[in-house]
Amino acid sequence: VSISTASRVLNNRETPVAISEDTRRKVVEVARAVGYVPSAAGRALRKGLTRTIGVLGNSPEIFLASVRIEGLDTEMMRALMSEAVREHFHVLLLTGVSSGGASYNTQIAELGMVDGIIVYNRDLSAGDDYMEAVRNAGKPVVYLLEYPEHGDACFCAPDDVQGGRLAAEKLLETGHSRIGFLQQAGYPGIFGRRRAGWAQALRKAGIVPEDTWTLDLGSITPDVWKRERLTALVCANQWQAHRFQTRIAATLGVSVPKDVSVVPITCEPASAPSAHNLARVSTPIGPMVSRGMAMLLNLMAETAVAEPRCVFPFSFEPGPSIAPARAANSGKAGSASSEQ
Amino acid sequence: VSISTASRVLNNRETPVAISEDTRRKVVEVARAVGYVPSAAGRALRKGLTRTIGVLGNSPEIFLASVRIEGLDTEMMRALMSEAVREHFHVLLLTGVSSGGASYNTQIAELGMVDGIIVYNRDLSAGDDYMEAVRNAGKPVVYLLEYPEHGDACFCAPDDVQGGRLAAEKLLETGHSRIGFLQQAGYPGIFGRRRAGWAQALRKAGIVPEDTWTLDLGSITPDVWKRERLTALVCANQWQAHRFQTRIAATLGVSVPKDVSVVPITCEPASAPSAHNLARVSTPIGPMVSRGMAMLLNLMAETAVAEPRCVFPFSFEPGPSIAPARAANSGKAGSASSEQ
DNA sequence: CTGAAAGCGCTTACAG
DNA sequence: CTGAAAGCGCTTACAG
Repeated sequence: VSISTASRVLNNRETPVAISEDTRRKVVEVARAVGYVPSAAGRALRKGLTRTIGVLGNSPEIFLASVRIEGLDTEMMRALMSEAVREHFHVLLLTGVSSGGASYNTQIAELGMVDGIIVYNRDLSAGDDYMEAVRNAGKPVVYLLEYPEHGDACFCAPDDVQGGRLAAEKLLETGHSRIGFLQQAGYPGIFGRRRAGWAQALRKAGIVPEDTWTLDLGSITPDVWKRERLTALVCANQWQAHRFQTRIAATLGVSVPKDVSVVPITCEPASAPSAHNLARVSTPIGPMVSRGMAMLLNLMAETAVAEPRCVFPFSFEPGPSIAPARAANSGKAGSASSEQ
Repeated sequence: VSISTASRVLNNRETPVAISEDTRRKVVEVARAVGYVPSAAGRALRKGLTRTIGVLGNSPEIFLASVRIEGLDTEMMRALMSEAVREHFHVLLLTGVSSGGASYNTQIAELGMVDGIIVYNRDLSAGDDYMEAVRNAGKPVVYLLEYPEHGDACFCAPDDVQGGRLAAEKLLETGHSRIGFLQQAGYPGIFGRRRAGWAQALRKAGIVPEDTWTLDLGSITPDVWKRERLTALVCANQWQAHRFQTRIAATLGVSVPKDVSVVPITCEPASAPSAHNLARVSTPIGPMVSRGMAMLLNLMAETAVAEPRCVFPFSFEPGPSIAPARAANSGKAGSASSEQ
């Protein structure tokens, strides 16, 4: 019943030297009886490792910013936790709060609790001293959904530009030409890249993507709508498509897909409630998370990461939110009616 | 530039003795320059506290079981994180994995990392050695959504029975009498209590809640539906109501609310996509989480908890998924047509 | 097979 | 105002 023996038993991997079955059983019994829980602090201090990874989202209320993406975040957590459990890692939610100066040291204390960090869907374009601290902490980092500036960082992200292009192309194929882009404040990186893809596709088809064709979810008025005479919308994410279809269309006096076709670019699962009745341009979040976790594990093990910069393509899922453009509204009535 | 001085500066709360501004500035500068991150392990070991709370959900893929409740989980995390950030606490996701025996010690190691535990939506009826370990760990615990067996435990939960009653009463008031209960495998506690409330209300109205009126989301067939001639459904949660309305109704050849009224009992926010077009019996998760966190903070500070067993009532939100029962289907045609 | 000892990085009374 | 020292609970070479 000595202290070193107890430790050896409770960590029960094969020790260099054997331990008598008798002692082992006794120790385990007592440990359970007294409800012994090993001190993570002691262990971590000794080993220099916590077996914990941190998840840093886009806001203190982790991955819960103003733009609603519940399905996405849930799916990402599902994937992350299943990887973590499999690898016997703990997961700490990083608050990502940083007000600099006075309490800086306490703000970043959470970084001292983890062996590696997943940065998820965080806007990397803005100046951000918390991200600065993350980079300076000298711990392995993998980015998900966003593209880090500095060249040697590992990341997994969807090909947003290709996604935007694909969404617009599908609408063009269906005979639409006045195709808008619906977005929302927040996520300038992701939404910006998807918008760039939309603009590329339109230009390639000889159509000028007017600035006034980019609409904001919060400020579409019937006036604006009437003026632009759009017959289709590429949506920067699924929430916007869902809101448009279920609420905004009615306030504009139009219906989907009869008067306007709608297609979001999204990483949410098709089973999410907000995916209901939508055609989609999608790539699932799960594989990105799995790949990212594999990268992080490699980095933590100081193994080489085979392909440190992974880009996942989007693909098209047909659905009832797209219909051929009607002759009256379409600039290319001929090709429109030949479709369908 | 000595080690104790550095520590004093970086923890920058007022020390019993003062520190020269010069030294202070120098230390802070160097710390930032070298990207110093304090070792959480060292600090925790010394202080015996981690300033971390653990969240234990219903499955390893934390709060992400087979029954889809994304909106709820997201809302709960939003509330929890905002409390945690305000109180400068870290949040660790507990995996809640326990296969007993061999690796028991490593399984519950995560409990050694936290000062207190929130148990969220976990089925407490089954034998569960992980929960056993949680109780034996001697750390403060607060339960959310479920009712712990042992009398001295703190919890915040909705009044499920009252919610079930309220949902059924509203349908009765609208002239329905053949009112079913739609549920799903999983969460026997919550769904069972809500179902008990539904049954109470029906009995009080002189209607026998037939066992065959309890339907499972996964196995409603047109045959079953036709046989029971239900005109309304109380749903054990919002996902079931959403699925029924958006998918299952069509396969049964009925429409909501013309042929069947639907009302879920839920803690999800009304803005969740799955709430679209539903009347609801609801109570928001946010206040329960805030109250629960306050309890946990009290327990950790060894302050008395004023009201350790909080029950939150449901209330009714009208919506387009309820319509008066039609004379043909209703057993109480008279009262039905006198409504509305 | 088992135990005594060192040391991980911190904080904080205590001594200068 | 600043520094030297003890000790939090572990793990692991090392000695019996």
